[in-house]
Amino acid sequence: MSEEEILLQQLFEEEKLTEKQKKIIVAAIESFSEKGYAATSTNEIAKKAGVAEGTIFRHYKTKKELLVSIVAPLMTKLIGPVIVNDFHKVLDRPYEHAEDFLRAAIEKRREIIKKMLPVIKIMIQEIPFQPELREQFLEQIARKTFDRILIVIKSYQDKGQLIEMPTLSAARLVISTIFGYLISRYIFFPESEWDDELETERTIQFIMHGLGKK
Amino acid sequence: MSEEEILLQQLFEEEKLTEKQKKIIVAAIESFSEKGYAATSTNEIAKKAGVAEGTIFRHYKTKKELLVSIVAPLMTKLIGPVIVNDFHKVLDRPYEHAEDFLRAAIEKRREIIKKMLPVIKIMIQEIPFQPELREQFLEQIARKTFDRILIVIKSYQDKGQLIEMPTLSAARLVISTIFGYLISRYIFFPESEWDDELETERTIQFIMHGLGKK
DNA sequence: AATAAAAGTGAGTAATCACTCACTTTTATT
DNA sequence: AATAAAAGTGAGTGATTACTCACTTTTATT
Repeated sequence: MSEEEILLQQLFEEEKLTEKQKKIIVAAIESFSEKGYAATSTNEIAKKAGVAEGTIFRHYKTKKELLVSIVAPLMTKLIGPVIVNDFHKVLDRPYEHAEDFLRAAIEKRREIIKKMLPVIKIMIQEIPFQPELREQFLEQIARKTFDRILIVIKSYQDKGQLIEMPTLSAARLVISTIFGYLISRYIFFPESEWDDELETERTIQFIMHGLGKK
Repeated sequence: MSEEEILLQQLFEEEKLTEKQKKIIVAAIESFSEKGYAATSTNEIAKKAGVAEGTIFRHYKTKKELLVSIVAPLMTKLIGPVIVNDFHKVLDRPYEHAEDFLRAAIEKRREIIKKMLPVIKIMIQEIPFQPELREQFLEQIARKTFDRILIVIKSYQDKGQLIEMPTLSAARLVISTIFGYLISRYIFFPESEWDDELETERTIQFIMHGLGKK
């Protein structure tokens, strides 16, 4: 199975898509992520997909509906691990040390981003301009991620593993550090050589102990 | 002087602009940052500025030239403090403690972002799609900022104030943390209530000592 | 095999796009 | 005050835009 087919299957698991519809989605993802949503014409998508322009509008009422049909499932997919993995593993069978939680959390996100990079780029680009996507992101992703991290941090604070900084600020700092790493790694400097295991450990070390000399 | 006039003067210091040209720039900044560059029409800019559409093209050959004429001066402005302030103050009359350097660096960036927010939004949005802007950003901003931070970190490592993590990784982590804070503060959750002084101190504390209990 | 429903087509459409140009008005130069 | 240059105008341009629709082809249902 090709890379595109894997991405499609990941995103549209149970949805029934015709062959031409799949080609439209693949073409749209490629063009949207390279040129941006507004700068991509439906004509261009149709040509790249090898279908008639009318076929696009047979499946999607508008160009925006095509965009949303691609980005919305991504967000659903993104929030999955937050609810399932982090929650249960930490609270039911918790990682004993905060370090182990961080390591698992970073690895999981790295894996997702690696697979879904073009769609994630589209999401990041269009969230500021599409209220529909913006709302779904804030309510579904940002809020829930934040809430989970709050709970997890509180639990490690109670265990005495973390300092007593307000959980809200601590959460912000942890999230900034992790996503700062992943965004540097995959968006800003994907061309640089990265020793992922090493950088992950340094990121964890930084979160736990900072840069100051003991 | 109105907010817009201050921003204009900051960005276009010595450049001679006619009154109508100023109105075009103000209108363009507003529309580009709200709807995005590609989704903004020159007709719309002209109407908002209260000028004829032809007037835009009297001053700018193309719509893209208008975009670049707004974002390029911002980048020049952004790199200023990196060369002047940080370099001289740290190396000639250095801040004795890394904390003091961080505090000054964060405050300076916060001040700039506060003033230039809409233009910064346009820059962030368009860098991925405009090779001209992308190159200027990587060469002028990213690279020089990184180089300076490397030097500064090295100097504090030599003073024994920082642990011996490779400066490259340390620089990445410091930059992620600072800009993670500023992006959360001004881009993601500008509506939330922020105690800026407190959050700045917590950010510094986090960089220096992490979250782990001593 | 007959029928209906769904998928696919591509020429066509009105609206909008960035940009031009002949012309007028304002400003600077002598 | 005369002249030239610069700034401003707005109707007009061909190209492109998202989207439609009457029609054909493919697939599913009986």
